[in-house]
Amino acid sequence: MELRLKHHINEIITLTDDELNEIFTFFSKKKYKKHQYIVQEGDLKAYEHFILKGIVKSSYTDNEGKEHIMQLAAENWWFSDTNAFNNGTVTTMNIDCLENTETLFISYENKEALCEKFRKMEYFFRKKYTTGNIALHKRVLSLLSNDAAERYSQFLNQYPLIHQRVPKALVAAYLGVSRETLSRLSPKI
Amino acid sequence: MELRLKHHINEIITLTDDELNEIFTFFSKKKYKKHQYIVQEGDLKAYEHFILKGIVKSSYTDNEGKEHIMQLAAENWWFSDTNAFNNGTVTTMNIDCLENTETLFISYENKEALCEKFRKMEYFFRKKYTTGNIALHKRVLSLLSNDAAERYSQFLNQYPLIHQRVPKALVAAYLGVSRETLSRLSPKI
DNA sequence: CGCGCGATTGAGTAATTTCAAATCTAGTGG
DNA sequence: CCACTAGATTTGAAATTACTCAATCGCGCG
Repeated sequence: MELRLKHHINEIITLTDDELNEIFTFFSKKKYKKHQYIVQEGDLKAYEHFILKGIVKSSYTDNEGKEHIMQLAAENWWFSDTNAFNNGTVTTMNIDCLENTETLFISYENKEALCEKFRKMEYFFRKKYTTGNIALHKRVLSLLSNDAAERYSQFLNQYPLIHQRVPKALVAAYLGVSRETLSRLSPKI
Repeated sequence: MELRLKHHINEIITLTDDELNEIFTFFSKKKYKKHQYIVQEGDLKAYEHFILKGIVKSSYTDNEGKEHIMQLAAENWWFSDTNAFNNGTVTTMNIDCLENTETLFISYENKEALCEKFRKMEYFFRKKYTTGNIALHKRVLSLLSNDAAERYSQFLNQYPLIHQRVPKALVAAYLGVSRETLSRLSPKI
């Protein structure tokens, strides 16, 4: 049994080990090497992933070739190309590993079947999306309200561990700032 | 029975009229005048609202007194101070009416009770938060990837009706641009 | 008619970007 | 163990974008 996911789920709902064992059958597990793509733009099928180990970046490359980072996610985080996953469309994001990574992943069909069968899991995912919403709200407000220095400072407070494990150029892209600007900011913080 | 909410719910799940009638008992209805606050920073209790009629702006005022707009919402949209509503904390947003407005609103406790009693409603709200997430993802990416002109152009495509009903200064704040910049942009689009 | 709000325009300023070059660092093969 | 290289970070200077502040314009409503 995957203890990491078990504990993660147990933070929100309580399940018996039997239930958990059955729930795990809806997921698959896979290992990825550093630099390997988990999702690549144009993939026909998207999955939702839970990170057991490692760290990934989820990014979008605009038509000028500039990379913008939606998420930098490590252990216990969920990630997916949300739009493709939920609408069954082709992926538009790239998600690749910044370290060797291992995830549990689930298809849309399996997730729906899981929610159907285990009511508590429907509750669990509703709550997960709720907290995700709140986090995205904060990010939008931060992009609207704060200048580069403030955003960087908030990032350091909020995700100190991510900051340690990730090249600063990626943090810059996450914050919507050029790497040079971020570099000039560092001494002041 | 509130047809507008009925139709809104029916887009995602199917319910009998009896079920719908009971569901409506979890909500309350209220009318607000133009310029009236629905949520004001510091409110001790937050509710989730469904707009029957009218248009509201949900905004955050930073410590320099600048107003940043999280949402401009009209009929059939949900709004709340998401963080306060879901975490039971004091509100930090201001939400007020740009026109005379009427909403159905629900407390956190009632929403949870509603989801508990009607499994389909739990599904409904999970889906609602899913689409909300996707929309927020797009907004973050737009703030990261696009300059002021592109964001404005996207806004016009996406929310033409909102644009008609709302002062441009508010659209500017929604896009994270000064009103003057937006004004200088207009002729080019 | 005049008030007041919203929108526009102009000019100077601040923040951030871009491009280019220099510096630093960690990992690799000899 | 050291030299070497690729990647990451920093620094500099010019260019750009958007902002602020201030003044003006336009229009609907009492």
